[in-house]
Amino acid sequence: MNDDALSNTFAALADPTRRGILERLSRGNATVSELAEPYEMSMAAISKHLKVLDNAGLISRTKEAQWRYCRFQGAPLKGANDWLSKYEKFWALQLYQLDEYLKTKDMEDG
Amino acid sequence: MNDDALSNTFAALADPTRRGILERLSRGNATVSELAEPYEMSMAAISKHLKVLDNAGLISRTKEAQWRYCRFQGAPLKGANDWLSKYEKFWALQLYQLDEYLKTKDMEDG
DNA sequence: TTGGTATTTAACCATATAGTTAATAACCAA
DNA sequence: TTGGTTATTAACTATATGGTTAAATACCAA
Repeated sequence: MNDDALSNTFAALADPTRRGILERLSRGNATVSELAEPYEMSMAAISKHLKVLDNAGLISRTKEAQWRYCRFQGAPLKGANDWLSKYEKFWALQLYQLDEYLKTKDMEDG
Repeated sequence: MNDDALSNTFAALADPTRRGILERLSRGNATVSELAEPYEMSMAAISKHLKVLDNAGLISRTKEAQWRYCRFQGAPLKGANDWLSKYEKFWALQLYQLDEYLKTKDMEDG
């Protein structure tokens, strides 16, 4: 497994269920049952997804009687965002891209 | 496999070798051998990584005699960046986070 | 046509991921 | 203490991932 933090973050985000869980948590803390409700999968499967998110540092969990409240922890997203930012020019501006494309093509061709 | 575009993008980024390859390509097009040079793994392994990047739309490849030139294609990163942007407030400002934390804590506690 | 260089594909292996059901744990309430 | 609710863990299955070596493909050059 790649256990560097950035790989961990991206891997955790590479699943629509986990992104959905984070989206839900961005609107407020929730128990595991509440998080599981929109999905047609077992609690056990959701529990595993939460473990992945927890290991990536994207959520924290607190115990309260028989409930586990999950909270969004956004810090690791900063690393992901910083990485993407380095390549902003490659996606941010269509015109810039076209310009760069023509320049590199020029260099290659002649 | 999750074959929605965003999952594909994040999964492709969840590997340090592939991020390294993109970093290299951000500085200019390169052949497979050139991309493989910094790594202590077989060409075959690099070839597989390139296939993953290609499937995610993050690179394109053109044939020129016996060489395959790879080019950075940043478009899919826009989707990843847009997704992260929605949660910017969760990582962008430490003070904002603390503020939000105290507010939600307030609501829970009383 | 023979051989060298560049790259991909095939076959294989070990491990990880994403799900299942069943068992277990932790807690509340009657 | 018995039972219900909440959640995790165990054991299992199927498939994906990331690597290997060896074979195949594609092209150039002598």
